[in-house]
Amino acid sequence: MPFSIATWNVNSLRARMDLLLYWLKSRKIDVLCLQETKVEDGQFPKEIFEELGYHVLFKGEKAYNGVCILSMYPFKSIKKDFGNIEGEQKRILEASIDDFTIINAYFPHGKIPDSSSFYYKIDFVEGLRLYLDENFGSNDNLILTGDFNIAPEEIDVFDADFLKNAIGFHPREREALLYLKEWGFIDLFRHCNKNVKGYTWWDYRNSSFKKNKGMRIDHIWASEKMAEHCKKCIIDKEMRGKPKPSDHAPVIAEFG
DNA sequence: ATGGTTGGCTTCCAA
Repeated sequence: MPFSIATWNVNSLRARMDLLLYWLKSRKIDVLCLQETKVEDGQFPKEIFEELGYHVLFKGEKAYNGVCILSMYPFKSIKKDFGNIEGEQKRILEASIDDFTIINAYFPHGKIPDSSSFYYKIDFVEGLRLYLDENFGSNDNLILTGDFNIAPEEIDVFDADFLKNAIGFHPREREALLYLKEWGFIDLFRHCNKNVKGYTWWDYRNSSFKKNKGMRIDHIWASEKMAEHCKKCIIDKEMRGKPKPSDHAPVIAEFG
Protein backbone atom coordinates (compact mmCIF):
# COMPACT_ATOMS: atom_id res chain seq x y z
CA MET A 1 0.00 0.00 0.00
CA PRO A 2 1.55 3.34 -1.08
CA PHE A 3 2.01 6.02 1.52
CA SER A 4 3.64 9.42 1.90
CA ILE A 5 5.84 11.00 4.53
CA ALA A 6 6.40 14.76 4.74
CA THR A 7 8.32 17.27 6.83
CA TRP A 8 7.63 20.99 7.24
CA ASN A 9 9.08 23.63 9.50
CA VAL A 10 5.94 25.76 9.86
CA ASN A 11 7.52 28.57 11.93
CA SER A 12 4.61 28.73 14.38
CA LEU A 13 1.75 26.26 14.06
CA ARG A 14 -0.87 28.81 15.05
CA ALA A 15 0.36 31.44 12.59
CA ARG A 16 0.41 28.80 9.83
CA MET A 17 -2.87 27.02 10.60
CA ASP A 18 -4.84 28.25 7.56
CA LEU A 19 -2.02 27.46 5.14
CA LEU A 20 -1.33 24.09 6.75
CA LEU A 21 -4.99 23.03 6.58
CA TYR A 22 -5.22 24.17 2.96
CA TRP A 23 -2.09 22.17 2.19
CA LEU A 24 -3.29 19.01 3.98
CA LYS A 25 -6.56 19.13 2.07
CA SER A 26 -4.85 19.55 -1.32
CA ARG A 27 -2.16 16.88 -0.80
CA LYS A 28 -2.36 13.32 0.41
CA ILE A 29 -0.01 13.21 3.38
CA ASP A 30 -0.07 10.09 5.54
CA VAL A 31 2.67 10.95 8.03
CA LEU A 32 3.69 14.57 8.66
CA CYS A 33 6.50 15.86 10.85
CA LEU A 34 6.27 19.50 11.88
CA GLN A 35 8.94 21.66 13.48
CA GLU A 36 8.91 25.03 15.21
CA THR A 37 5.32 24.62 16.35
CA LYS A 38 5.99 27.28 19.01
CA VAL A 39 3.05 26.19 21.13
CA GLU A 40 2.79 24.77 24.63
CA ASP A 41 1.12 21.36 24.93
CA GLY A 42 -1.92 22.80 26.71
CA GLN A 43 -2.68 25.05 23.75
CA PHE A 44 -1.96 22.55 20.96
CA PRO A 45 -4.92 22.35 18.52
CA LYS A 46 -5.05 18.55 18.59
CA GLU A 47 -8.76 18.21 17.77
CA ILE A 48 -8.42 19.99 14.41
CA PHE A 49 -6.03 17.30 13.18
CA GLU A 50 -8.00 14.46 14.74
CA GLU A 51 -11.05 15.61 12.78
CA LEU A 52 -8.98 15.13 9.63
CA GLY A 53 -8.26 11.55 10.68
CA TYR A 54 -4.77 11.95 12.12
CA HIS A 55 -3.27 10.47 15.22
CA VAL A 56 -1.40 13.29 16.91
CA LEU A 57 1.87 13.32 18.84
CA PHE A 58 3.37 16.60 20.00
CA LYS A 59 5.87 18.17 22.37
CA GLY A 60 6.17 21.91 22.65
CA GLU A 61 7.14 24.93 24.68
CA LYS A 62 6.31 28.61 24.82
CA ALA A 63 7.56 30.76 21.88
CA TYR A 64 10.37 28.50 20.63
CA ASN A 65 11.03 25.07 19.13
CA GLY A 66 8.33 22.37 19.40
CA VAL A 67 7.74 19.29 17.24
CA CYS A 68 4.72 17.24 16.15
CA ILE A 69 3.99 14.02 14.25
CA LEU A 70 0.62 13.53 12.52
CA SER A 71 -0.12 10.02 11.31
CA MET A 72 -3.06 8.45 9.49
CA TYR A 73 -1.89 5.15 10.99
CA PRO A 74 -1.87 4.51 14.73
CA PHE A 75 1.33 4.83 16.74
CA LYS A 76 2.58 1.45 17.90
CA SER A 77 4.96 3.14 20.32
CA ILE A 78 6.20 6.65 21.01
CA LYS A 79 9.23 8.27 22.59
CA LYS A 80 9.32 11.86 23.80
CA ASP A 81 12.28 11.98 26.14
CA PHE A 82 15.65 12.76 24.54
CA GLY A 83 16.92 14.83 27.42
CA ASN A 84 20.59 14.02 26.97
CA ILE A 85 20.59 15.16 23.32
CA GLU A 86 18.26 18.17 23.26
CA GLY A 87 18.69 19.47 26.81
CA GLU A 88 15.71 21.53 28.01
CA GLN A 89 14.53 22.32 24.47
CA LYS A 90 11.68 20.48 22.75
CA ARG A 91 13.23 19.22 19.52
CA ILE A 92 12.80 15.46 18.99
CA LEU A 93 9.93 12.98 18.74
CA GLU A 94 10.05 9.33 17.76
CA ALA A 95 7.20 7.02 16.79
CA SER A 96 6.84 3.51 15.48
CA ILE A 97 4.17 3.28 12.78
CA ASP A 98 3.31 0.12 10.85
CA ASP A 99 6.68 -1.53 10.13
CA PHE A 100 8.94 1.52 10.48
CA THR A 101 10.19 4.01 13.03
CA ILE A 102 10.27 7.74 12.34
CA ILE A 103 12.31 10.34 14.18
CA ASN A 104 11.26 13.98 13.77
CA ALA A 105 14.07 16.36 14.72
CA TYR A 106 14.39 20.12 14.79
CA PHE A 107 18.16 20.57 14.86
CA PRO A 108 19.49 23.70 16.59
CA HIS A 109 20.17 26.67 14.34
CA GLY A 110 23.65 27.37 15.73
CA LYS A 111 23.53 31.17 15.39
CA ILE A 112 27.18 31.92 14.54
CA PRO A 113 30.07 29.49 13.87
CA ASP A 114 32.20 28.89 16.97
CA SER A 115 29.56 30.28 19.36
CA SER A 116 28.18 28.24 22.28
CA SER A 117 24.99 27.75 20.22
CA PHE A 118 27.15 26.35 17.43
CA TYR A 119 28.62 23.68 19.71
CA TYR A 120 25.18 22.86 21.10
CA LYS A 121 24.26 22.16 17.47
CA ILE A 122 27.34 20.00 16.82
CA ASP A 123 26.74 18.08 20.05
CA PHE A 124 23.09 17.56 19.07
CA VAL A 125 24.07 16.03 15.71
CA GLU A 126 26.76 13.80 17.20
CA GLY A 127 24.49 12.85 20.12
CA LEU A 128 21.81 11.75 17.66
CA ARG A 129 24.32 9.49 15.89
CA LEU A 130 25.26 7.85 19.19
CA TYR A 131 21.57 7.38 20.02
CA LEU A 132 21.01 5.66 16.67
CA ASP A 133 24.06 3.43 17.16
CA GLU A 134 22.70 2.33 20.52
CA ASN A 135 19.08 1.81 19.48
CA PHE A 136 18.86 0.81 15.81
CA GLY A 137 20.50 -1.60 13.40
CA SER A 138 21.01 -1.49 9.65
CA ASN A 139 18.11 -3.91 9.13
CA ASP A 140 15.61 -1.55 10.77
CA ASN A 141 13.18 0.49 8.70
CA LEU A 142 14.09 3.92 9.97
CA ILE A 143 13.27 7.46 8.85
CA LEU A 144 15.13 10.47 10.19
CA THR A 145 13.48 13.69 9.06
CA GLY A 146 13.01 17.31 10.00
CA ASP A 147 14.71 20.67 9.85
CA PHE A 148 18.38 19.73 10.10
CA ASN A 149 19.52 23.35 9.64
CA ILE A 150 22.48 22.06 7.58
CA ALA A 151 22.90 21.88 3.80
CA PRO A 152 24.95 18.76 2.93
CA GLU A 153 26.66 19.66 -0.37
CA GLU A 154 27.60 22.62 -2.56
CA ILE A 155 24.67 21.85 -4.86
CA ASP A 156 22.36 22.41 -1.88
CA VAL A 157 23.06 26.15 -1.47
CA PHE A 158 22.61 29.16 -3.77
CA ASP A 159 26.26 30.24 -3.57
CA ALA A 160 28.70 27.75 -2.02
CA ASP A 161 31.65 30.13 -2.15
CA PHE A 162 29.77 33.02 -0.56
CA LEU A 163 28.34 30.73 2.15
CA LYS A 164 31.44 28.61 2.79
CA ASN A 165 31.74 29.64 6.45
CA ALA A 166 28.10 30.62 7.01
CA ILE A 167 25.83 28.99 9.54
CA GLY A 168 24.08 26.00 7.97
CA PHE A 169 26.95 25.30 5.57
CA HIS A 170 30.07 25.57 7.74
CA PRO A 171 32.56 22.68 7.21
CA ARG A 172 32.31 21.62 10.87
CA GLU A 173 28.52 21.27 10.58
CA ARG A 174 28.75 19.40 7.29
CA GLU A 175 31.30 17.06 8.85
CA ALA A 176 28.92 16.30 11.74
CA LEU A 177 26.05 15.82 9.30
CA LEU A 178 28.10 13.36 7.22
CA TYR A 179 28.94 11.42 10.38
CA LEU A 180 25.23 11.22 11.18
CA LYS A 181 24.40 10.13 7.62
CA GLU A 182 27.05 7.44 7.75
CA TRP A 183 24.94 5.65 10.34
CA GLY A 184 23.41 4.27 7.13
CA PHE A 185 20.99 6.84 5.70
CA ILE A 186 19.98 7.69 2.16
CA ASP A 187 19.05 11.34 1.49
CA LEU A 188 15.77 10.75 -0.35
CA PHE A 189 15.61 14.07 -2.22
CA ARG A 190 19.13 13.60 -3.58
CA HIS A 191 18.49 9.90 -4.22
CA CYS A 192 15.46 10.70 -6.38
CA ASN A 193 16.74 13.93 -7.96
CA LYS A 194 20.38 13.56 -8.99
CA ASN A 195 22.11 16.86 -9.87
CA VAL A 196 18.91 18.85 -9.22
CA LYS A 197 19.23 22.14 -7.34
CA GLY A 198 16.39 22.35 -4.84
CA TYR A 199 16.07 24.45 -1.72
CA THR A 200 13.75 24.10 1.27
CA TRP A 201 14.47 27.38 3.07
CA TRP A 202 14.70 30.99 1.93
CA ASP A 203 15.35 33.84 4.36
CA TYR A 204 12.40 36.19 4.86
CA ARG A 205 14.86 39.06 4.29
CA ASN A 206 16.38 40.48 1.11
CA SER A 207 13.68 39.05 -1.21
CA SER A 208 15.56 35.76 -0.97
CA PHE A 209 12.67 33.69 -2.30
CA LYS A 210 12.10 35.94 -5.29
CA LYS A 211 15.81 35.70 -6.11
CA ASN A 212 15.80 31.96 -5.29
CA LYS A 213 18.65 32.38 -2.81
CA GLY A 214 17.93 29.39 -0.62
CA MET A 215 19.42 26.35 1.07
CA ARG A 216 18.33 22.71 1.25
CA ILE A 217 18.32 22.19 5.01
CA ASP A 218 15.13 20.15 5.54
CA HIS A 219 15.58 16.47 4.85
CA ILE A 220 13.95 13.08 4.72
CA TRP A 221 16.54 10.38 5.28
CA ALA A 222 15.75 6.67 5.15
CA SER A 223 17.69 3.58 6.12
CA GLU A 224 18.89 1.73 3.01
CA LYS A 225 16.26 -0.97 3.30
CA MET A 226 13.47 1.58 3.48
CA ALA A 227 14.90 3.86 0.79
CA GLU A 228 14.49 1.02 -1.73
CA HIS A 229 10.74 1.59 -1.54
CA CYS A 230 10.87 5.36 -2.12
CA LYS A 231 9.33 6.22 -5.50
CA LYS A 232 9.54 10.00 -5.44
CA CYS A 233 10.76 12.88 -3.25
CA ILE A 234 9.82 16.50 -3.96
CA ILE A 235 10.08 19.94 -2.38
CA ASP A 236 6.68 21.62 -2.35
CA LYS A 237 8.08 25.04 -3.26
CA GLU A 238 4.63 26.42 -4.04
CA MET A 239 3.90 26.76 -0.31
CA ARG A 240 6.80 29.20 0.13
CA GLY A 241 5.19 31.53 -2.41
CA LYS A 242 1.76 31.69 -0.74
CA PRO A 243 0.63 34.67 1.36
CA LYS A 244 1.94 34.50 4.96
CA PRO A 245 4.30 31.59 4.25
CA SER A 246 6.70 29.82 6.54
CA ASP A 247 10.30 30.52 5.56
CA HIS A 248 10.55 26.76 4.86
CA ALA A 249 8.82 24.67 2.17
CA PRO A 250 7.57 21.13 2.87
CA VAL A 251 9.40 18.06 1.59
CA ILE A 252 7.33 15.02 0.58
CA ALA A 253 8.50 11.43 0.00
CA GLU A 254 6.27 8.81 -1.59
CA PHE A 255 6.71 5.12 -0.90
CA GLY A 256 5.11 2.19 -2.65
C1' DA B 1 24.26 40.82 -0.84
C1' DT B 2 27.17 42.42 4.26
C1' DG B 3 21.01 44.60 4.37
C1' DG B 4 16.75 43.69 6.86
C1' DT B 5 11.63 40.02 7.64
C1' DT B 6 8.90 37.24 10.51
C1' DG B 7 6.78 35.13 14.98
C1' DG B 8 6.12 35.41 19.73
C1' DC B 9 6.33 38.19 23.23
C1' DT B 10 7.45 42.41 24.85
C1' DT B 11 10.28 46.60 24.99
C1' DC B 12 13.88 42.09 22.55
C1' DC B 13 15.17 37.06 21.24
C1' DA B 14 15.60 33.61 17.78
C1' DA B 15 15.70 32.33 13.17
